[in-house]
Amino acid sequence: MSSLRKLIPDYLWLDAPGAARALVGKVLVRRLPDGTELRARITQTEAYLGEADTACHAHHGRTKRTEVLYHRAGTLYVYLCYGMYWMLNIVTGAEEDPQAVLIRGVEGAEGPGKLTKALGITGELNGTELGGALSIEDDGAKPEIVCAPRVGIGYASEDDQRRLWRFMAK
DNA sequence: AAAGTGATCATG
DNA sequence: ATGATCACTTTG
Repeated sequence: MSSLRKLIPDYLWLDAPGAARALVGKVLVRRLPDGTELRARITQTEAYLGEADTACHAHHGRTKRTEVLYHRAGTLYVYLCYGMYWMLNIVTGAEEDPQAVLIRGVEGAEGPGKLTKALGITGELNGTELGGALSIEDDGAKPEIVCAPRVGIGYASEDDQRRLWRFMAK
């Protein structure tokens, strides 16, 4: 068992909806440059499933921005939205298949822009992998999960807008 | 309801 | 080079 396996949980190789469901209830561990650790349990996630998903940034193919989505599961995809808010995603699924899970909320910071601010996550982490500045811990919590449509994807096809790919702790 | 904010990508 | 478009949040 390589050390990589400890850092990158098996469920991240699932397709994004399965990985997104598994990530709810896990604990995000942020190690700051000065060594301090911040912890927060994930409460809400969303799945973005490859080039066929019109809501996924990789829908228009590989570009400089979407490049990291094609990398290995466990890679971080962090980008700036609306000029102000960093969005944290974790790449999932098979390598070369551009899928990711958006972390939409953690306990104490509900909202994708708020949690990155609370945990000090910026574009510097884009393209890095779990196990460094950011890790995932499983403390055994098994929250009850509810599904809902994804948020903020009015540009996607109606079919894709309807998919229940948002997962949250009840 | 609408502003605030800047990278990114498709145009030309 | 310019312009549209944002996986949002806060304020009124």
